[in-house]
Amino acid sequence: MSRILIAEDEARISTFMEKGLRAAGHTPSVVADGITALDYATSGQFDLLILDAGLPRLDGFTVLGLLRETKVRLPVIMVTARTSVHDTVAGLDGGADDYLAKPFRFEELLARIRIRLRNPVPGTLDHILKCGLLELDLHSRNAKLNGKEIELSSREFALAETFMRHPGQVLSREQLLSRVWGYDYDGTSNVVDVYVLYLRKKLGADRLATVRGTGYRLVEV
Amino acid sequence: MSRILIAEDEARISTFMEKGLRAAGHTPSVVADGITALDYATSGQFDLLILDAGLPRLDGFTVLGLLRETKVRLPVIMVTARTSVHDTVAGLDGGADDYLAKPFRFEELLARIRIRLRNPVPGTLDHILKCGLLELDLHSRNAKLNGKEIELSSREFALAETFMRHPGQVLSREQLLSRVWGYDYDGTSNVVDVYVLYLRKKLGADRLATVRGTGYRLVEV
DNA sequence: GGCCAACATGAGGGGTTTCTCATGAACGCC
DNA sequence: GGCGTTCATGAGAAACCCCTCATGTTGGCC
Repeated sequence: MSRILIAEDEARISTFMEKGLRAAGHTPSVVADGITALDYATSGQFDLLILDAGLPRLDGFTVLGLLRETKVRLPVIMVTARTSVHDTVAGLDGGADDYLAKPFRFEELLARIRIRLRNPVPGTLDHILKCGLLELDLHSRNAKLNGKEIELSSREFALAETFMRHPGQVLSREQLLSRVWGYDYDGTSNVVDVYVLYLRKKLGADRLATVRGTGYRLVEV
Repeated sequence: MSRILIAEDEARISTFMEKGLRAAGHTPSVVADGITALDYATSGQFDLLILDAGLPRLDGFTVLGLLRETKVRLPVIMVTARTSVHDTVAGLDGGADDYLAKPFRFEELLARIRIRLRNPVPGTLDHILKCGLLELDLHSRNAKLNGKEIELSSREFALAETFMRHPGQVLSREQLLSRVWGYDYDGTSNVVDVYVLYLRKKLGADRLATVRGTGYRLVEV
């Protein structure tokens, strides 16, 4: 059914899980330390990760943090022997999709796996673009500069979005005209210049650098 | 932050939750039986439901089942005093997004709420809303009717989005004013009527049904 | 049918957005 | 420094958006 990575160092538990998951129709693999876990998890070979908090070499929370940093959106179920509230909260806020305290009933693990697989990959951050202090929310269509909301018209937003999708890269007027305005060719208009001006007024002049003779470039400030 | 419905019959617990959630910046409401819970949950007024399993009049599992039958995709966190595996599994497979056994730490509830609100509507391509032949892309901000693109102004889009998030459900003028316009109270304006008219012109008149004396409703056509 | 309340809709004002044009400022090359 | 090219920017026209108001239409109740 699904390829599941088990990161667990206690052989007694990992063997138990492996057998159980296989019996439930999944395809489990076991790793016993954090570094290997991270390596396997980023391989793209798995649909879900069951992650023990107390792994050797690299603990579960760190693995989770690194995983989320690399934007790998694999569903993760944290498992821990510690029952402290702190750990639970840390695990969940660290990007885990679910949490289970040892000892747990196998049926419950299976049920939680079913949910995580049922709700595909939560698209958490894929609709937010960031560059330096600037932040664009593609859903709500508003921009934030240093945490403060900025009003952008829809054209301004589209232009900003194009820049944000290629931070640091020089974009020519033709490229921008084509992407933001859909013009296939129009050598005469200076709309781009004007809208760059508008954005500079709203986002700060130094955020968009002019590259003379070539175009404009978003600077990370 | 978020409007949260607490369905819990033990006053001691519901009061505790209510205060805690309010302190955490949410806007909680409490109901004490299953029938009221179902009623409130389908009103479209809430972002998340905390559902006790042992409610009077209609137990939590039944409420959950009925809720999912009506395609209301509200995130649900089941809470139960019973610790039997059977209940957990039933809750999760019944469509709950998460599960918490009493007694629980409040911090953990908060963390689980954060996740459920963070991963918006599970199970969908979370940026595309569909209802019948109508389709809304929240990223590109355009609408499609029977595959053909339709131009919507931003206000029209916001209104359409609100309807699409509660298909089939009657939304009052007050609800729409509050969600789309952010007006907290204004009995005089008829903007809603006007914008419903605009949408009808663009999306087809029969797509938005009038419910006399109550409001409007999106019809699946 | 007659009446009232609720809803539908056309007209239009005020504001914003979008774009063009004209002119001023800056840059780089000689 | 001088000069042409490139970029910046203010002014303003046209289109559009958003909302209000006034009036027409419909539905339900007696």
